[in-house]
This record gives sequence, C-alpha cells and structure tokens, in this order.
Amino acid sequence: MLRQRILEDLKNTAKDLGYPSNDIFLSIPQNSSFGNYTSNMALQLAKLESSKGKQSVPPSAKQNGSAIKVANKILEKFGKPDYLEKVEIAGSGFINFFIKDSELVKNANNSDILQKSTKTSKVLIEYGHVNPLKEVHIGHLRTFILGESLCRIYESLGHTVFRANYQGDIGLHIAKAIWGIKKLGLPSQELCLKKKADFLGRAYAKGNKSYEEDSVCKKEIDKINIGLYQKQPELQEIYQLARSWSLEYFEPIYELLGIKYDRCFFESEVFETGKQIVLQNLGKVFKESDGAIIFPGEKHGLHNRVFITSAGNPTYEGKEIGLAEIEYDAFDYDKSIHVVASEQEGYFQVVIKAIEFIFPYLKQKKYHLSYGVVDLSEGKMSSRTGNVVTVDDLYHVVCEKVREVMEKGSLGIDQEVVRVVALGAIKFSYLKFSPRPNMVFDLAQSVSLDGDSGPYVQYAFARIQSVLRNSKKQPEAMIETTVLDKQERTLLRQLLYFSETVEEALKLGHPNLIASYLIELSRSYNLFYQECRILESQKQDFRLKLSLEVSKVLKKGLNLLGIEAPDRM
RNA sequence: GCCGUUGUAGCUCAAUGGACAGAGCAAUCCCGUCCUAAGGGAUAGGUUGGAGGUUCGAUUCCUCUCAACGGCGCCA
Repeated sequence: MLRQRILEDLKNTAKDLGYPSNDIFLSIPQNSSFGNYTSNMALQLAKLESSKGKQSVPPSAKQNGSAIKVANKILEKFGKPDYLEKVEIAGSGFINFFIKDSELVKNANNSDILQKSTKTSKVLIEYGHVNPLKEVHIGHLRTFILGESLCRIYESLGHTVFRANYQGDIGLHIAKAIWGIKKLGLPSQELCLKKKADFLGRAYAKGNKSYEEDSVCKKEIDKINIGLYQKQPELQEIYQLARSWSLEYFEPIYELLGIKYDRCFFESEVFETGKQIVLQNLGKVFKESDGAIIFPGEKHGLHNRVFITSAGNPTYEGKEIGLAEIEYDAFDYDKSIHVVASEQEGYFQVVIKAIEFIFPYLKQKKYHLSYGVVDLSEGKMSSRTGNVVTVDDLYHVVCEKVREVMEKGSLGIDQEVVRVVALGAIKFSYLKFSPRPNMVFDLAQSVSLDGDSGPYVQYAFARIQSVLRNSKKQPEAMIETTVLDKQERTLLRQLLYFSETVEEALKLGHPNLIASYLIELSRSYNLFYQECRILESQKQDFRLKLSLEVSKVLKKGLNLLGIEAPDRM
C-alpha cells in the first residue's frame, strides 16, 4: 500500500533525525491540491521542541517559523522517493505528498481487495431486538441496517462475526399482550402473517392502555406476568401460539433485509440463569433494597438499578446477566457489540459494570454501540396514536416510487430490480447518517432516488456495467500508464482511499463514512463519464479498466452496507 | 434535582484538533447526433446556538450559558 510506504519512509527519516516516530500518521487532505497524503508532524514536533526549550520565550509568532524549519529539515532528509511526484511544505508547516501518476495507475489493480486487519478477532454483534408480539417499524430498521452493515465491515477486514439477535419474549409487555388477546378473543388460525401481526399489535396496545388506566386490569396483567415466569400451564397454550405467530412474522422481514442470524437468543431462555447468577452474587455484587435486589451503581459513579423485583422476577437487567453467560458459551468472542438505541446508554453502563464484576473475563469486551432514535417528521412515533410507519409500509411506498421511475425508462419494469433499488434506497437513507444523532424520518426524503442516495450509487454501477457490455473486448488485466486527464486522476485518487475508509468505518463504528465515500466515487465517475468518451476513444482500454475497477469498488462498498448492485436499472 | 446526548446553509445531514466548514434537497440558469439524463455543469445560500478558555490552529477539547430530547429501584 502506498500509504504504508510513505509512512515507513517518513518514520525512518524521523528516526534518523532523532525525532520520536511513534505518533506519526498520515491523513487525507480534503483538498486535492494538498496532495494524496499529508502529515502535520512538523507542527507537532515544533510544539515538543518549544515546550522542551526555554519556557520564558513562548511567543506564538516563532512557532510557525520553527514548524517550517522542522519541516524543511525533514524534507531534506526524506528526499524524493521514486514513487512520489513531489513532496512539499505548505501552510503553517504541513508536509504534503504527491504520488506519481504511474504509481496511482499501478495501485488501481484490484482496488476492491481490502487488506485484512493485522489482528483479527471474534466479534459477536447483537442487533435487531424486536420484541415478539410487536410490529417492526422504521425505528427498528436502524438497528437491523446498522448492525448488518457492521457485521459485513468486520468480516471484510478478516474478523469472524457471530450474528446474534436478542428478543424479549417474556416480561410485562408480553403479559399485556396476552391479556389483550384474551379480551379481544383469539382470531382464526387462517389469517395471513401480516394480519396475525396486526392483531397482536392491537392486543398489546389494548393491554398497555388498560394497564395504565385501570387498576383492576393492572392487577390481572401483573398476575399473568408472574404466571408466565412460572410457566403456568393454562397460559402456555395461548402464549406459545402468539409467540410462534410473531416469530413467523419476523422471518420474511429478516429475509427482505438480507439478514441471517447465527442465533436468536430469547429472554425466556436466559431469565432463570440470570436470576440464579444474581442471587449467587447477592451480598457481593448485588444487595437487597426495599425487597428488591439491586446493583448499587452509585458506588461507581453510576446509578442504582433493580435486577430482581420484589415479586421475584428478574428485570431486563437481571436477564442481561444470564444472556452474557449464554452468549459467551455460544461464541467465545473477543468483543461483543450491542447495537441498541441511545435511550439505553445509562442502562448499559450499569449492566456492563455489573457484568464485569461477575465475569471478570468479559472485562473490556462488551460495548454498546448507541444509535439515535428515529422520529417521524410529524413527531414522535407512538403505537397508541397509531402514528407508526412499519417496515412493510415503507418498503411498499418505496417500491411504488421505483416503479414510477422505471416506467419512464427504456428498460421497463423488472420486479427484481425494483426490489434491489428500493432496498438500496431504504438502507442507504439510514446509513448515510452518522449513527449517534437522532434521526428525523421523512418518508418523502427516504424514497428519494437521486442525490445522496443508494440508487445514485447503484446507477453509477449499472452505467459501468452497460459500458462493459457494449465494449467488444474485455478490459486489460493491467492498466497501462498514460497521460492522465483530470477526471481520471480524481478517480485513481479515490480508489486509493477505499481500504482506509473501511478501516476507519470499523474503528469508529460509522458505516456512513463508506456511504459518503461511495457517493463521492459515484459523483466522480459520473463526471468522468460526462467528460470522457470511453468506447472507441484513444484511451479505450485504460478507461474501460478504470471503469471496471470503479465498479468493483462500488459493488464491494455497497455490499458492506448490505446493498446489492444491479447490472441494469 | 442529578447524569447524558444533540444544536452546522431555508430543509435533511457530513467533516481522525488542521489548510478556504462540505454534500443532497428546495431555488435560479445551462447541457440531448454519442457508452443508461435515476446523469452533468454553474449561481446563490454560514458569526458551526451564545460567551469565555486551552492551542501555532477549535465545528471538534475544557468551563459557563441557552434550547431540544433522553435516562435516573421494582417496564423492556
């Protein structure tokens, strides 16, 4: 890799000059006029030197002068390796590196091959978390899409990934739904999945409302809750039936989103273990308080939380303890990532702390990847007011929109392309945002097929496929060095950054970096396509090969976002 | 009350402590003999909520402040 080469040469230079070389790194300048890579090491070193020297003379004016002086010294020693066009000092002391065109061209073979991480690990990624008996809506979509993308990014860099889902199939929310089902009366078995899911949603809403408004109902529901934990036979039939309906309803959604879990964990399978472990650690990690068992987070700068209620039921927290053990049994990971909404930040801080006391071997291994909640542009989503957009609703609206556009095109409507483009639009509209801030979901905007969108990238890919189909011969295996046009050089420059963009996305847990990268690459390609004739041009072979390389990167990049690349659209 | 997150162009959002804060949408104008116009170009749009501080250099780090949202013992 060219970056590594520059970095190594630079570090050697620093060593020769007696400078510390550990903290040297290269960054990508925003503006291409500052080269392919840039280093601010001279600025850092100047700072070090001035703080080491006489403290009595710290005038800021001198600092820049000395940074440039240091840069000059480095430059002199560094010289100009043969793979570089030039190295120059700019601004207040940046050292900018310009790679030779011929090297950029050489580098562009197999641009989509990612360099594996030097230390690969086993990573459990837990995402999804839709509780049975509830509808899957656009809020849930964030954990699905983000989680799956993370899985793919980890895998692409050589890590082993275990895809886990964890669903709450026991607890008060289930008791509410069961109570609601009893009140509404069980419908016939012949209903389709969607209708069954709708019914369960209504039953939950009814239970939830009554629980808050009617103390008699509340008592009944609390009784059902305890009964479920105790596996009372008279509740089992209806519970198992409702549960199985709900799980059946989830399957096609996972399939639509392209998710294959290695395992789905359920609260019902972990709560007993969780409760036992909490009780075993009573007095050591946990303590009793007002009849409940709590973890005294306040002792650690956090807050207290109830792990077992005074009624003897493990809470969400208590179950998480059981889950921790069972998950690690299933897959002895080096790292586990819980892709869960930001509302749970406080919760995870406390629970992870408790887990580290109980299972010291899990210390520093568990992470909460927090993402912002999804609100509708009309306000907060609420199942009570019916102000909910389900995944199904969204998918159909977007498909309709894609069909509209396709109808006007020359290809006609192709169902498979509609599916791929609609999913591309949806997934991209989530992944182009950085995960943490809350997201305002605007239906009109999410179905947008132009601008910063999945279809924009897919279109660039499909365009290239079209060119490749129309070319009589296949691109050469090696690109030959030629005099480069501006647009060609821009593309080569961007191909150079693919690998490090993916690394950065993994490091930060921000797939949006890849999304931005793909948009820019597509934009550059579209401009190239506009300005540079490919077929039957003097540079046909080179441009075909360049197009091919771009398309490989687009395809791979989209794949990391969980998006397919259609050959035509 | 305590803890946390968020605040960037009219709207939706980017930006490992770096150089001139970038995109898309919306607006105005332009590009069709030719490989996919779901495309391309141009113009306009900003005191990065506010005030201090650290730094050669701050949207980014620190303090204070304003606003919105979230969390804080028997829900998940």
